[in-house]
Amino acid sequence: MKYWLMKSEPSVFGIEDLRKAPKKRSAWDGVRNYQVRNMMRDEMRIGDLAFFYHSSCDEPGIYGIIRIVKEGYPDHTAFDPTNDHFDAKSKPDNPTWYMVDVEFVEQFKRPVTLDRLRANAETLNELLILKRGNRLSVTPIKNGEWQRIVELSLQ
DNA sequence: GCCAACGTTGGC
DNA sequence: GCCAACGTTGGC
Repeated sequence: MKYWLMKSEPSVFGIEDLRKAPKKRSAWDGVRNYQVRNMMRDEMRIGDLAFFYHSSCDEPGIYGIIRIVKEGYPDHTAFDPTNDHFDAKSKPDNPTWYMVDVEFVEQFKRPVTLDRLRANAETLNELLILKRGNRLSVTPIKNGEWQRIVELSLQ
C-alpha cells in the first residue's frame, strides 16, 4: 500500500465537503497536469491512503486522511464543454485525463499546518510539499513521513 | 528540439 | 495583490 498527499482548495472542495458527500465518497476530478495524471492512472491503488491538504486558504496544511476507493478512470469532466475543466483534446475514445475516487477516513482534531510541517523539517526533510515551487496537487509520501505526520496530528 | 512568452499555483 | 516557480504552448 502506498501513501499520498492530495491538495485542494477548501473554497472549492475541502475535507468537510467529502465528509458530507453521499457515502462520504467523491471523484477527484479536474486534474490537468501530466505528472499527476500518471500517478492517478498508473500508481494509485484501491486501499492507498492520502493526506487531504488544504491550499490557498487561511491556514494551509493537512486536515485529515482519505482513502482511494476506485482506481484511475477517464475524467469525464474533460468531455463536457460547459465544465470549467473542459479540454477539447481529451476524447472519450482516447482520454487525456484520469481521476480516482476517494473516501473520507478521518478529520484531524488538530490539523498539521504548513507551519508545523516546517517546524518539523528535520524529520520531514523529504516532504515534497515543503519544497519551494512544488506545484503538484498529488505527491507520494514516505512511510516514515506518514507516521510522523499522524503523530503530529495527535499532539 | 529550442526557448521565450504566457498561464497557473500557492504562500505570503 | 504580489511574485517566485514551473508547466505548457507555439513560433521558428
